[in-house]
Amino acid sequence: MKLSTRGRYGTRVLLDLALHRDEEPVLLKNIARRQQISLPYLEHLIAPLIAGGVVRSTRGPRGGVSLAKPPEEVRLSEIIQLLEGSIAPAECVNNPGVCTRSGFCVTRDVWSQLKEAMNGVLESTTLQDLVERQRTKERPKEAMYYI
Amino acid sequence: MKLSTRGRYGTRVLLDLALHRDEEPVLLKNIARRQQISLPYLEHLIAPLIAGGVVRSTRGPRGGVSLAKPPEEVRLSEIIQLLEGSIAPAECVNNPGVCTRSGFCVTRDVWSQLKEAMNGVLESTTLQDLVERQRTKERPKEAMYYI
DNA sequence: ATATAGTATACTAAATTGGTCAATTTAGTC
DNA sequence: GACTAAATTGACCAATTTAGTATACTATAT
Repeated sequence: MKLSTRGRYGTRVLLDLALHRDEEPVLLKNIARRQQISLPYLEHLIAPLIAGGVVRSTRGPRGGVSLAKPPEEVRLSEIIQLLEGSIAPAECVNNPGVCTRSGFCVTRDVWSQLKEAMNGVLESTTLQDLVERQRTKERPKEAMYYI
Repeated sequence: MKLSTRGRYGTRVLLDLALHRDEEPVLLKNIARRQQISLPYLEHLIAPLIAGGVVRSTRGPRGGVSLAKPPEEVRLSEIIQLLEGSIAPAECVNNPGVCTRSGFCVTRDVWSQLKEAMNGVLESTTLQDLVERQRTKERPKEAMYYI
């Protein structure tokens, strides 16, 4: 039940973008450096995000990539769907036809519940939520004084 | 985010065992036939379940495998743990040391939430729950008359 | 004894993952 | 209009994991 690097790196890439909206368009090179992802691999990760309408790109000198919509409107479910495909733990959850047992299989119901449980988390979290959590973490000392 | 066949088949194998407690010990051959899993592969799946104390085996003529405890005491979380290892979507969730970012990474927090969401489902479901759901599904017509 | 049934180990083919590299296209600048 | 910066695309590749198969071995009831 692991996410691949695509989903994990991709989410970090979009968070990086959301944190650097002031310097848009952002160079892939800079994202690669900050997120410790190789530039050629990052180029692969960004493609489906552009195709999916989450990221906009500008070519040529002074080009780079930008968020295509405000961070409050980008849900993690959308990112994971674009980079990993469906989150369903088994193929039969989305596509009952792949298994003759689907009609009466109770384990399939469990895999379906797992999908819904994960979906609840990913639907309810946006890039803006991550940005706010990140900013809170970056000021650990001040935050302490308020307690 | 897919489960492998190990977790999926293994859960079905244990449900099959729970449904056939009256004929224990159950022949691996019969489980393989009913669950449409090849016998040699089933032998691979059963080993960690025996080692983990969920299944007991009896060798020799009239041997077979049995549930080592009552179905109400076998949680799906235990089965998945034995067959797939940790359900955490990223290694860093269980083992922060694998990534230098763990201390301040908010995406790691999300993967952690995902793990907890899945764990909630798997901890709260036992083999006995599956047995009951299965028996309900097998009597679809009678069930309808009660509505 | 011997047949039955699980156990252990070794091997393999195919798919997935996690990349690299080179060529191409686009667009701003001099 | 030439030059250059930057993203885009597609081909390729090595390592790992998955999903098995095959074979030899061990334990036990009769």
